[in-house]
Amino acid sequence: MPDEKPHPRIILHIDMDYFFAQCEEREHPEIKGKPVVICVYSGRGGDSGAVSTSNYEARKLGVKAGIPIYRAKKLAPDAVFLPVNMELYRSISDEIMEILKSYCEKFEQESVDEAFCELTGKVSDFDEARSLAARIKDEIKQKTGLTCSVGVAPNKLVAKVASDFRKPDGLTVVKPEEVLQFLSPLKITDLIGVGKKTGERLNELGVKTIGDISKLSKDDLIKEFGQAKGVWLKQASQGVDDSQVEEREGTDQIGRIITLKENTRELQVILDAVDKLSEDVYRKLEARKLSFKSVSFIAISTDLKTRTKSHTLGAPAKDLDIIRSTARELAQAFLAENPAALRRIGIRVANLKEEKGQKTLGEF
DNA sequence: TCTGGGGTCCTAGGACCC
DNA sequence: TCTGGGGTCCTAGGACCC
Repeated sequence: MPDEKPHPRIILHIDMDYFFAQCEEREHPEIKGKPVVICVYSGRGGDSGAVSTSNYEARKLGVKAGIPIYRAKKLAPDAVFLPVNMELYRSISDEIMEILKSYCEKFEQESVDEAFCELTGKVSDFDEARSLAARIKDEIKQKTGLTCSVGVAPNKLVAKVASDFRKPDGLTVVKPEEVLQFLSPLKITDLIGVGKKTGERLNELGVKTIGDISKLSKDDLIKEFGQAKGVWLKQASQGVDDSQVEEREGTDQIGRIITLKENTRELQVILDAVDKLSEDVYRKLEARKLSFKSVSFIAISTDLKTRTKSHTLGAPAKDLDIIRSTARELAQAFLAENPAALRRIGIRVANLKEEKGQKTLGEF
């Protein structure tokens, strides 16, 4: 037998701390130390809209992602309120991801402020991985001025839970032999993939912690949650996850959604909005040189229920005209079938492909 | 003037083809 | 004469995430 047995996978997950708010602090040093609240204004006037994220000073006052802006103002009247500035966050994100890529064997960006790194071939054990993680954090801090929280573990699932474990500016390493004791006392919603609904159903079964899930039999979990989710829950609760770190290639869908000035089901108002949304979606597609094959109209009624209506074309298309006319037809058909007034509407295209006939430089 | 906007992944039923 | 079953695509909806 070979005496060198391969060591387990070593995966790093990085999560930027209160990212949007931290970016704003970097751009406007004078606001540092004050509560900072990043807002998505709905356009209905005044403080209509929701909080996207906030820094820790604001969180201490109870201002968290998702709450209405007017409530945030009541909780933190002296806070700095800023609208989301996505371009800024994207450009800072790019700087960070470049640094990260240089360190890892495989790289997977998960969102504007999160990523996975495979370190398996770069380090020989978890102690070395810890030093490397610390170095990565330092370099990001040096070059971009921002702090992040990092988790290192034998798989993506546990690495992600670990990066969330100590924040901000945290570094949590979970070795293979520590996985079970690390997970078992945590609450079930700390498990990525267990949200409100699944959490409530698990609570009804008397389950409070991740350890409690692992005590249920696989068969019972399948009975309650179906085959796929049941099996996943059992494995996840034991820290088992075989999913690979994979470079993502392109996106699956591109959409844009807005809140209407007022609730309505008036055809002309909705068609005007559809036209505008179609143009926005078209611009995003064009920028990425993508074609699409299906178009969806998304409607959110005043009770906040989401409904969709989709159409798939016979062949991929790339023209604004096709997005607009398909979306218009879907919107009209939707209104004919649904009596509710609408609060928000959106357009989405999917089945995206690189546009043909557009050679990239690499192909010459 | 309660409750934003961008995504991913999964499921289920029906159409259609072989 | 009776009527199977597998595969794939499409539509709609739901859960979840940042």
